[in-house]
Amino acid sequence: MPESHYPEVRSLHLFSEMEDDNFRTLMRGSYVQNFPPQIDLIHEGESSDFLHIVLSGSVDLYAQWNNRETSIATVRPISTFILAATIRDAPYLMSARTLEKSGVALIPSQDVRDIFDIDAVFARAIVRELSQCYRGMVKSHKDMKLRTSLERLANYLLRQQTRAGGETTFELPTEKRRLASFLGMTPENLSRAFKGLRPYSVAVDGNRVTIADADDLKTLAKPSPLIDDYSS
Amino acid sequence: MPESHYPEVRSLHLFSEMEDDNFRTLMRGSYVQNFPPQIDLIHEGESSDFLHIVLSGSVDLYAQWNNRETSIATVRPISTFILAATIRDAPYLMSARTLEKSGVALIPSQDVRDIFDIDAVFARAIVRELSQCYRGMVKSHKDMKLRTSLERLANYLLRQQTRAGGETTFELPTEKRRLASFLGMTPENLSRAFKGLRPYSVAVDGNRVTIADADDLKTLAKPSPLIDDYSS
DNA sequence: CGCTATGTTGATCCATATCAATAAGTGTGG
DNA sequence: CCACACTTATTGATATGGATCAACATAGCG
Repeated sequence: MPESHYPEVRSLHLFSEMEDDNFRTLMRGSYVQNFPPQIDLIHEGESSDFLHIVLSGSVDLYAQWNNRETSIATVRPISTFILAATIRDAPYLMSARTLEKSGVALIPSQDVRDIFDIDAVFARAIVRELSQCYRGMVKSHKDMKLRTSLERLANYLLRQQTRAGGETTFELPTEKRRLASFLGMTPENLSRAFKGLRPYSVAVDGNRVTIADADDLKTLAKPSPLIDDYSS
Repeated sequence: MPESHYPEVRSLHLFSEMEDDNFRTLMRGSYVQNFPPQIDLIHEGESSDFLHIVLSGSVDLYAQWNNRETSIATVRPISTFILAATIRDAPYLMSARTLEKSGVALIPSQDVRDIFDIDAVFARAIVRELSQCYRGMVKSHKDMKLRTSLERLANYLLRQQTRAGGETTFELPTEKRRLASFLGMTPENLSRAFKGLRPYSVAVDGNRVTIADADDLKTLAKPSPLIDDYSS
């Protein structure tokens, strides 16, 4: 990997505190690649040869079974994905594809496991990262099992609004087709769900969403820190 | 904790390789308690003061939102739960209650974090455990989003059969009410789902399930190692 | 021996999926 | 730059999986 990328990777929680020697060892064996949109980076079932880091663009994590497909998460810069598979040296459970033109760093899984074994600081950082991923997954699972699709959409919009700095109007970061899959519904149903939120002050125009009265929407959404908080 | 319990805790992957001094430090500050059935051990939202280990009996992990409740996992001896919350010093995302008379070891979370910081072997064991939990959660999520309730039940039964050593007839380990919640359906719907599996050689009598022809059931269930394998 | 919780079955309702048609973008090549 | 093809979004009509409500049976349990 060219040294020009070192600082941005180094800035990740995962790498920020580790020994410089070990960091450089990791970087030396790795490389950066640029991909066009809609490229499959990995596919579920394959063995995990590289830890991936999204440097620019965005990546969709999805899974398939019996000819059905569902989007599970979107990875945005700067973050890693498939850390768990790398650590366990186990097959990927999810596939990954670029959503747009994206830059991805690839670190050989074996190097990660090696450095993990000799750098306690790095190991601890991995634990923090993994526990975060785990908790995120638990939250998604609760969201899915405890809420109707309308409630999931309402809470999703409130989270996006927060991510956009609390602005009344903001842009959806994904195409609706994929959002529907992420929320566990069909595109048709998502269209209708948006209409179902109109009485709660939600207006949609293309990718532009306006929440005129967030408190009103919250009476329906009932957001909970134990499901909807990204941090913690 | 009485020393008589040390060996069984020590036998957990999580503790088996760590420094003996550190293990004894952890054990010294912890204690074992016996609980009757249906006792709430922890509740979501509380701060994580103890890492819990189920020594006997079984514990249900569940979550609530807006007056709804769903069962997320069952913890059986000998395993830990709420490890991620302990590590991050964050609020529990799930509640836990005993399903039957159960023995539970409680290790102060602060001790776990302290030993985690000084014992690299322990830290590595935690990573392995956490990544396992994470992958388990991903599998549950895929199960939920990609399958109908009938398919989830079919695959659940096949997994239970495997757990029971492949016997044609085996016992359901939980009451049907809770199984329904775990599988994301109502008890009424579970009853009907069992009947829906009769054409696939499944017979139910109370808690006793018979799968006369597993291959037949598999034509419906289409089990996948990327969803249904407990290990890996 | 009742009492209460659990499980089953039936009738009905509702949320969501599916199918179909159309409209609106988006990109490609002439 | 426009015409065409192709994908995405929306809307309507309908089907269906699953929830809800109600009645009843059954099984633990005090």
